[in-house]
Amino acid sequence: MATRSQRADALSKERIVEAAIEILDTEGESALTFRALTARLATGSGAIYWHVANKNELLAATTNDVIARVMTVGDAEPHDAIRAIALGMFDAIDAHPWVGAQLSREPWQLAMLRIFEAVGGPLRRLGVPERAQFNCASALVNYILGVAGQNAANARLVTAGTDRTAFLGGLADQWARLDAEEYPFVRQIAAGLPEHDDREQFLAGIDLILAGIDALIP
Amino acid sequence: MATRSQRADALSKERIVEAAIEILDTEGESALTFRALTARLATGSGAIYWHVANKNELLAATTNDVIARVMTVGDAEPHDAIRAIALGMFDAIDAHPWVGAQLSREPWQLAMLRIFEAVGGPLRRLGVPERAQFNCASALVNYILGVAGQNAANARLVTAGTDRTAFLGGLADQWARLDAEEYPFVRQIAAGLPEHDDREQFLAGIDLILAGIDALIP
DNA sequence: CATGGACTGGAACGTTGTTCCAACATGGAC
DNA sequence: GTCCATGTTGGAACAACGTTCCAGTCCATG
Repeated sequence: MATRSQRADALSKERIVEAAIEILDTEGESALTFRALTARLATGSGAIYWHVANKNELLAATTNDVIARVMTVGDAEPHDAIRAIALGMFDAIDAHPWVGAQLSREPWQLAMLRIFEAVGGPLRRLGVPERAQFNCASALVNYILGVAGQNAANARLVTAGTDRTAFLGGLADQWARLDAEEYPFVRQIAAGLPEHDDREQFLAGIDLILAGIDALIP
Repeated sequence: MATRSQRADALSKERIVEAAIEILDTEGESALTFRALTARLATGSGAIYWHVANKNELLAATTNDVIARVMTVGDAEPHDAIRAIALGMFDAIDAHPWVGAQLSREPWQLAMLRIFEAVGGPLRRLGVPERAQFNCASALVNYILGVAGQNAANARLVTAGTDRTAFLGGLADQWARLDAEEYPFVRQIAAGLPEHDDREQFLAGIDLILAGIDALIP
């Protein structure tokens, strides 16, 4: 009943996904084309399409691959467990910015369910009422995905231009020159932009939501 | 010194943006091509490129146009003001799902600054310490953008397939069939999926963050 | 050794964003 | 009234992309 053994040098979905991740990581989202893949794998597009339905499926597979490596649920105290998951996601997306873009493109894939599941356990252990668990998990996941998307977009802009601090400095200048009547808040924020830490700010948001969740516990 | 008067029938960036929004709303993101635009405006691509640098700028302009219409800051009580802004964003993205996708693609455009500004005012009035204002605004904006992105992606899936309830029902079935050991939380959630209200859940998330923010106020 | 299904490589197709340019319109200078 | 410089237009052309198609190659099995 087992499939007959394959060729020794056979291409496989795993090898294709692996090559795709390498291209995405080293050259960015726009560099992942079937032509680049055929070149790297020294094959033709037909061979790739034999293992993978289309580019969407390929991207979903790469995303799932990266997320699965990160989503390990520990048995830490619930708050810390959620922080660990969130930071794991943040770091994964920091290392592979294209994941952020992909997660907001095709939802309800395995990758997103993994995140939901990882967050759901600690929420239960925290004593959140069952009716509210879906809302709380959804808030956390949507916040994480929002940051993920922004980070992905930022990475696109920064690699395209110069280095990060110069980029932030330019942005701050630009904000500071906005109309004082119309954008007072943005101008105030601009001052602190260059030395602001994305990761720290991300965690502050998680803690904000966690504080809100705590208020729900009877 | 003023530019000499233009032709009476002149194309303009406004007319192009308007036509683009019409195409996006009625036929979806994938239908917005320069060829579709030239057909609708009865012109050539060169004429469009005279007014618009490229497709990215066109999309940024359409997004800014839609957001600007929504971002009116009232003088309501701060919590309600933030809820109003958030719901305005939600409804705008519900009506124009492509906006959600665009916001997570090209950040730091005018559209995002408008949202930051709209949220910043109420945060100040709420008495949030200045050091924490950036973090709070960022949490709210990122959450909103996360939901926006997911809604955009969902809209893509639902219009492609059947109606919404059937889609959610199918999704719930799929979730309920997941491995019981690996996905207990997702399976539990699946039961409530068909009758769940996106808008209500979105607002619940906003309230969660607002509750967390309240805890910061001295 | 022959067979047939698993698998491969590459040519080809249709569509996209973008560029380029010859032509047209218009209002001020003469 | 004529003419020209500038602003604007329409469409042909290009390169790159995702995808399809198919003739051919490989190899466990009969």
